[in-house]
Amino acid sequence: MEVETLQDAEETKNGGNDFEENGSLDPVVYQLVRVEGDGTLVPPTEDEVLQIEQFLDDKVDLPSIDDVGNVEDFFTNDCMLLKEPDFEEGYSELETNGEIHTQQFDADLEVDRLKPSDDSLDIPSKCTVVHDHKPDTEQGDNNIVHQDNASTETPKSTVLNDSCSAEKEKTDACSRSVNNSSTGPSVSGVTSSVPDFSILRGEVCLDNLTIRELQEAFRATFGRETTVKDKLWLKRRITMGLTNSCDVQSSGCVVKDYKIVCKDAKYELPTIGGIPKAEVEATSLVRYQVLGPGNERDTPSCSYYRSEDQQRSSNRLKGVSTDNDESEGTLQDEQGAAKRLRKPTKRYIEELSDTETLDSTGKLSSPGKRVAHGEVLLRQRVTPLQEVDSLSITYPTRKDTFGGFSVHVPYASRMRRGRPRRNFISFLDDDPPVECPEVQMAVETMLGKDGEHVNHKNAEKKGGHIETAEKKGGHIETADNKEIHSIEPEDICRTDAKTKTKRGLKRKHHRAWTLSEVLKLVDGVAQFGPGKWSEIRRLSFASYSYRTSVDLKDKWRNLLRASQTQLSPENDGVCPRKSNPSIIPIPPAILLRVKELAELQPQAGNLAAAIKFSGQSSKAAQGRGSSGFP
DNA sequence: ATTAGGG
DNA sequence: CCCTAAT
Repeated sequence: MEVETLQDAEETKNGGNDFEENGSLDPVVYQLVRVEGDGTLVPPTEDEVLQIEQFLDDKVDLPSIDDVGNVEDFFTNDCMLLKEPDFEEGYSELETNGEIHTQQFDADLEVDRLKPSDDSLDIPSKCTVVHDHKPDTEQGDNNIVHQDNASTETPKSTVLNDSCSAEKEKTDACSRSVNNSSTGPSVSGVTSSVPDFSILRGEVCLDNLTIRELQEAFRATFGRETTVKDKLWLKRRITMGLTNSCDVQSSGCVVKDYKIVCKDAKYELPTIGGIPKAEVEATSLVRYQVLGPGNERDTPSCSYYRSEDQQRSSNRLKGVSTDNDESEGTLQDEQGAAKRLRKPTKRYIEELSDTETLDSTGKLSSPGKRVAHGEVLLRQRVTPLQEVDSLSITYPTRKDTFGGFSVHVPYASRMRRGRPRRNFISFLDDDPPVECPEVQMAVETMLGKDGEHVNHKNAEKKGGHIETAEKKGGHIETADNKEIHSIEPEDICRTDAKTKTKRGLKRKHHRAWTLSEVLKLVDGVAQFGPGKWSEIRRLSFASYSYRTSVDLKDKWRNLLRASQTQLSPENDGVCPRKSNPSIIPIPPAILLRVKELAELQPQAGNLAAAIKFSGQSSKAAQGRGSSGFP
């Protein structure tokens, strides 16, 4: 599969910084397409969209323009270009060992990339991000010419040698657009060539390689560039990559058939806060294209590698010291892979497919959303929650999303990785002024944390607000979908069908049940009986406009389950689920009540009577102070 | 419009 | 949470 992300148009005039500050600018727009064997572009499959989407969600940091290249880089790259012969030697030497196709660098590859075909690249998958203006023939030509010039125009080449600070790969040079003064330091610098995997074949004694070769090997191993000049680090890193092991000596390593045959020796690598010094500056170069046999984890590989870089770079920029450099990369890799490999739920797919149809109108993602910069992303709603009731259980929690489920987790830092509601596309397209998201957020923060004790009035008021806002939004959306876009029939049908309902397919915002809500529910059940959910909702949940009777019913069901599971077998108090410290179990006291009520119900058809005459439950219900009544 | 249940 | 059949 080959997925390419084409950049529609780069409208960035000045650096990427201002679109960082005001996300509405959308300086870079990506479109997902699939590159067929014959080089034609076709819309992506849902799966592909999904993958990319997921990636974008996870690694929101799109490269800012200034991340990519600067004048210095170009000089550097030119230098490297000139060093080619030097490198070529070792390269071909290794080549003989390997059975991978010879791959040419520079212009040839550039052409390959631009004109994808079932050619020499014996590579399972490749992902590229290309700028629309990139394929301009003149640029390609320029590149080639440029290269030629370089190789003939030798003057400086002889001077610049391995000792030269420029340790970048010549491929960089060629792929840079020459006339980039006009286009600005565009992201087109991301063009890349195929790593030379042959370097990794057979027995590789990293010790014998030059820095350059090491870098190449690095690229072949990890699919990304590095400018690190630290041989030791490179070797180690490569070995780690090849052997999938963190336990690698920093030198004396021989990798044979992807296994380490380490001799010995050990030094400390020059690092900055656990990070290889050299690598600190190495991350500015963003490479999108990653292809790779060596890359076991499939498809999203490209993104994932790139993101690794970015993540790390951003970490560094923020001065976040990474605890363990060695394993960091690998670990992150695995984690990233794990996350990304996770199979999407049916519903998620559906939602996405919906998005996809909208995407065909132009944009897949809005950088405004995707490009979440630290501050934005890290901002989390921390809501110290005070639960004061007869149970006197206090849990400082904050609302969070965990694996798709919102839960209250103990006060602890964790990034919120919510994905933008897919509606935001329509919002963007048609009705920017709609302030639903904000309103919702606001309300969420107010209500999400149990507005109960805090401010009933406010909560109520806000709640009302929400509803109107939502309805309004929904209206607008459906209308727009119908009238403005001429979307696929299916879509129209859907919206048509759902038109009556507010906002077509939008999923209700997940709201974790708070303790107090649970209590209210329990009380409500105690008083009105299970099944009287509309009643309970009306009376006990007047201030929680977002809890429908169905919600109550569902929650009750869950509570019942919990009470049975979590209570009866006496599970040592340990949550049946993996003792996830961030999930606060429902206090046994509540579960007990639930259980009582549950046992109580089936017998007594008339609940009110049951309550009245059941000493325990009445006591419990009253003890709680009839919290549910406004 | 509500409920009950399955997903 | 969502969806739907059954009330």
